[in-house]
Amino acid sequence: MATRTARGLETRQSILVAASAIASVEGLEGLTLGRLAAELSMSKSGLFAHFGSKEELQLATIEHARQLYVDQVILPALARPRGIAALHGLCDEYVALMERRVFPGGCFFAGAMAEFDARPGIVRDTIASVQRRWLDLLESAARDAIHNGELEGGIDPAQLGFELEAAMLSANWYFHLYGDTAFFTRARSAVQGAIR
Amino acid sequence: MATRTARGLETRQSILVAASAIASVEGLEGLTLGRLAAELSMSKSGLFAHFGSKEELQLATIEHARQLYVDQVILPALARPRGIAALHGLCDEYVALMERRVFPGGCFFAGAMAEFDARPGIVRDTIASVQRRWLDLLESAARDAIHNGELEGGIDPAQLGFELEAAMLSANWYFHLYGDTAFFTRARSAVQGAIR
DNA sequence: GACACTGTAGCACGATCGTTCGTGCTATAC
DNA sequence: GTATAGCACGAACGATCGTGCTACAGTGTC
Repeated sequence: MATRTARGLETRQSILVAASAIASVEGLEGLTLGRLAAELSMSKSGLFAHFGSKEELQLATIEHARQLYVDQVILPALARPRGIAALHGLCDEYVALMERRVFPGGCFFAGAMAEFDARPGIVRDTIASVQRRWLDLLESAARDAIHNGELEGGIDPAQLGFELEAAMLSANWYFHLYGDTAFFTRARSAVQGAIR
Repeated sequence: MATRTARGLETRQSILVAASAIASVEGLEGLTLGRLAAELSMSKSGLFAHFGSKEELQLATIEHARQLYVDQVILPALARPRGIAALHGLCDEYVALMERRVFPGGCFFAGAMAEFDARPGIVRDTIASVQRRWLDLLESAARDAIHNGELEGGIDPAQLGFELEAAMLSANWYFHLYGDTAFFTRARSAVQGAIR
């Protein structure tokens, strides 16, 4: 491509902020260039030029969202001591992010995974890779905790990671379906019950 | 509109079978009249006449899917003795339905809930009602089990229902995302671990 | 054999989709 | 002061969306 100007990068960034917000509600496919352009009061073609195709826009939006999770969930969690503290941190920070309603339509990757899990393509592969790393992160934190003797040795770290992720994911869906924050409490209880 | 003759009902039924299959992959919004008509080798307008609007088609598709779950999951499960047997039955039959790949894109209601959880409207309200009844069913089976003394009295049946649902829902996503049936085993392990 | 009714098809509509193209504006480089 | 490159715009493309309207074939009733 071409070397970018500060202004161009700024515009691109503001597009991605709006895009990830819209996509969390309408989905990555329901995210439309026209709707996005209207939201930002800019022309469809001017917006389009930043990405070259809708698929590229989707991929850029995914990367933007991933970075947000790294900054707001993973880094704070991994600042805690390795082991059960970090494991708790990952869950706490994730639920806290949902509670902060950073994405108006709920967890960006929960929505993306649900939308693309049965549809082949680069977008789906990208989402799969991000989710893979997230599950691996939970699993390795669980493994550290076992290694530290903070969890029973008989526990399967992958199974534990799956169950933690399951509780958090479902809290995301049901919170938005019913507008009931009690589901965050349910998720926290499930996490507490599983990590003991 | 109002279908009367046997032939009309038959056509309508075959439309709904195809519609629920497509919707499980592409979503209820991604389900398109043109695509559906092509799949069934009939005209868009002829198909359209059965429902009158896309929203009515979506609602009819939801009702069709709900009936399928009643027949293939709920009724078999509730044929077992009330209490822990029925509770296990609900989970087993549900996972078995997913394993049978009845819906090519995964659990119909998981997809529908994920798609509409943040979008107001009649479709979302209908899905919310179906999911509400499903959660209530799990909860009341858990309550029966506690009443029978098959589960510890200290257990919160609503919390248990949530955790069971969470494990099964997540198995659905991850199975389709990675094509890995091990996630069904994870779900079964989680259910076994939670009901004890 | 005429009739009413239901089910399906054909055709056209306005809107919106992603995408392309040509054209200016603006800020930096020479 | 002029050349250049990045950025954004408006207009238009063909395709497809959901939705009407009209015509006609099939079936059952008198």
